[in-house]
Amino acid sequence: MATRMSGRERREQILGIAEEEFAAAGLYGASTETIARRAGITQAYVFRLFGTKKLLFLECVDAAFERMRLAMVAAAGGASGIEALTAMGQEYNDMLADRTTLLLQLQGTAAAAAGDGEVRDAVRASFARLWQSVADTAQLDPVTVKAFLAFGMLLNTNAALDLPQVDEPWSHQARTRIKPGLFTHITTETNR
Amino acid sequence: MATRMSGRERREQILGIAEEEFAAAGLYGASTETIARRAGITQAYVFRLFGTKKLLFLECVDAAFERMRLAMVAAAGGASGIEALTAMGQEYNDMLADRTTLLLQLQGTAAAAAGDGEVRDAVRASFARLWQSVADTAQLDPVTVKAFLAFGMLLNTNAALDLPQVDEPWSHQARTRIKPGLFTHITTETNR
DNA sequence: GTTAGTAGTTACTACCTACTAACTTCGCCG
DNA sequence: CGGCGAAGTTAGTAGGTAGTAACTACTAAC
Repeated sequence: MATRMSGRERREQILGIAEEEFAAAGLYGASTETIARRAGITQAYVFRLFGTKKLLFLECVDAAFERMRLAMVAAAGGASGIEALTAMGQEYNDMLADRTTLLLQLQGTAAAAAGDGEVRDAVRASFARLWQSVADTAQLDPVTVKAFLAFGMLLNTNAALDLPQVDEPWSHQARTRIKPGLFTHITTETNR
Repeated sequence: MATRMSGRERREQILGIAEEEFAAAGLYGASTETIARRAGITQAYVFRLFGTKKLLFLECVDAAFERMRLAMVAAAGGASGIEALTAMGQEYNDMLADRTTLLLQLQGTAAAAAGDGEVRDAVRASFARLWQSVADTAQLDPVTVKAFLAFGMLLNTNAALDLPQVDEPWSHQARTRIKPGLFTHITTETNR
């Protein structure tokens, strides 16, 4: 018989499992039944705690974006400019190991397209926060920030396709890190 | 009473509708019933023509990637180097109007994560073809190609979030075109 | 030891899902 | 006209879905 948990513990446990499920299968692909079974509880109780599948999903996606955002800010550690961007790039690369976080961002974005508005607004807001934080931290021009985030989106794609498992020339190219200093050139060029 | 179509006509009609549905809702979010009803036929006939929902989906995704790939190659029009990349960038931008194509790429990628292998392999292959074509056409170094495609992924995200409808500073930044020449700097820097 | 609140379940509804097999109707060709 | 192949339907199966309401069991406080 399963031991009882406090409400907060249970919530966090379910969130962890739900993140994995949603990351792997998306909003519609994942099932609350599976999440509940993995947590060792009844599906009905999941609804009691989170109200709706969509709300649970949004909470997971939001957490993923927030995790990423905080990791970026923390990596910069008070620095700004190209130095901050370099540190954030390094951090993003380290997060490749955490496929769940990357995939959740992708699944959230994909679900936003299906969007009943509620989902789209929530994901937009999460994305906006991430964008703002990177911009505020780096304090570089918009185009540089855009370039940085564009590479991030490519890494999300890599995670989805599980490119590290593919041993072909193009996949290696997709995975090579670019030198941190490269962003600077875009910056200087655009600012004049 | 609905007019009869030739097999090929019907196939193409269904593919067109299915692309819209899958682009909007993804592999699991879209329903064959809806697709069939929109085409004015029975759902059973969809299965007769395409065998399985997954196969229909993959055919749509593949078509989207292929459309993009051919558009890139055509835009370059025999040119190579930074000139080709500029033309392709222009073309990619023009394709922003075609949300269906962009979203299908995203939905394909998201579905690949759920991947029963079959989906993942197919999407990987489509992505590889696109990557190869851009690389072969531009004939520039890998990092430049990577940068180009990274911006493409960001545009897919923009499409999903429908950023053109958002009137905020960050969303405008996300949508500003970068000057075509900027990629060159990345190139020269990396090649030495 | 009773009460109160919270963790959790049972049992269910109403519906949608992909997918199948067997049947029907149309339109063209000899 | 007759027939034949292709276009399309009817009617179903088997199973999964999110979501709900009403109940139970545990635990901590008084």
